[in-house]
Amino acid sequence: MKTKDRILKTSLALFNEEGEPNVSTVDIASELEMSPGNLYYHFKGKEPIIKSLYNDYEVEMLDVLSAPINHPLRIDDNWIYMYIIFEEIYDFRFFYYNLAELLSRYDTLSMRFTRLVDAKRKSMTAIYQHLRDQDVVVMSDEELSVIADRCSMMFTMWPTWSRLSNPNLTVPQAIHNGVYSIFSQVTPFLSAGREEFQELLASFHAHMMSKT
Amino acid sequence: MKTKDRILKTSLALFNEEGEPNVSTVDIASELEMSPGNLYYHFKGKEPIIKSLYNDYEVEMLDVLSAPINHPLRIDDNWIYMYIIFEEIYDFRFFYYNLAELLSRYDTLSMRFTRLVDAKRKSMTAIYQHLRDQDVVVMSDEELSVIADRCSMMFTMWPTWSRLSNPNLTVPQAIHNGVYSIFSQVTPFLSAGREEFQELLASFHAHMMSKT
DNA sequence: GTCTATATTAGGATAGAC
DNA sequence: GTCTATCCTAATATAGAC
Repeated sequence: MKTKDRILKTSLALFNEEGEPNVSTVDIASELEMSPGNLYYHFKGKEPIIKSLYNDYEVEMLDVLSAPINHPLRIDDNWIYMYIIFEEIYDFRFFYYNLAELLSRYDTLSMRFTRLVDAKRKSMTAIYQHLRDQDVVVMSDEELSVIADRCSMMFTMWPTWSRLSNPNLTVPQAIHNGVYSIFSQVTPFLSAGREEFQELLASFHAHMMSKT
Repeated sequence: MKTKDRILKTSLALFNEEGEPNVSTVDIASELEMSPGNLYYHFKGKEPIIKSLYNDYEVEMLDVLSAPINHPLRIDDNWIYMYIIFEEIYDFRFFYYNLAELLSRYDTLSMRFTRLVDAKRKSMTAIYQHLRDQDVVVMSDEELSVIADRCSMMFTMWPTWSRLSNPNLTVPQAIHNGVYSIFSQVTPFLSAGREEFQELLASFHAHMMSKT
């Protein structure tokens, strides 16, 4: 692996593990058993490293979100789809743990991040619209928009919230809880079988949790 | 006002305005037109200042939450109640903008903060239970618990989320949006008049927003 | 209580040899 | 590309005069 890539990889791991503010350029270099001078040869500091990591994140997330989906009605397909979105988020979770700080420090990222949040909202809107078209749920346009907003909030805030309220979960467990949280918003709008669906969802959730 | 209090007051204002990581002891001292040495006479650094501010927050929030409420069914009474909770949160919003960082840096605060989040969840549970007792809403225990969880998440994550998605709102506007967001979760569970309620809620929200 | 002056440290950053 | 050595700066912190 190229040195540049090794630096990015190690930085990401340290940021996720220790929190970005607690990791200095020296920490990164010494984790790689490399001199700080050498690190500075490849990146002029933390800023370009973080920006480069953000580029990776953006590319991968746009890729995930733009993947052609035929929005199935089956629980497990939708589950997987949201799981994958969260997985991408969790790969770069250091960013989410310090959102306000990082976005204000590197203000070009702010717009780009907002665009990604928006793309997630659109994706959720499409899923709910599909469910409505198939008469699986009954909801007004306003309700649908409120739900989609809440979904994008959950995607964005979940890592911080989850770590706060359940610090001991593994990453996959935290993600499954997030998916469940997002998914269970649909229950009250089901045209029929509300209780059965909720039970199905809960047991599916339990099943996924136990596997991780 | 005692110097100690002036320091606390100014620190809080600067933290909220600039973000805690961007404010140094020198910044605080110079804003107060006082020498850093003098500031250090009163507080040994940022850490005791932040802890002292947290004490204030905790006292006031417990006070708000333990106030005897008779959980009315009227929109405006519940609205005010949630508004007040948010107002307290917003008074110390610097804390919320950097939650993950601050709680890990001062780990004694972590437990205390969790306790407060818990108290908010309990308070929301009580409100929803009251609505259910009066047959205003129909929901299972599981649904009620999911909603209460979501409410406490919203209280906790709202400042960060709101600033991210709507950076130009005033604080009162951001709070009204938060209350609306929390409140509108009840709509799908209403036993009757779902549409009317949603409209009433929306117009009430619009009214409150316009006043600020 | 408040000041000035100064020490300490950590993190960010570069020059120059190899 | 990589190292060592060194510098700069901002932030924290303390000593001692007034």
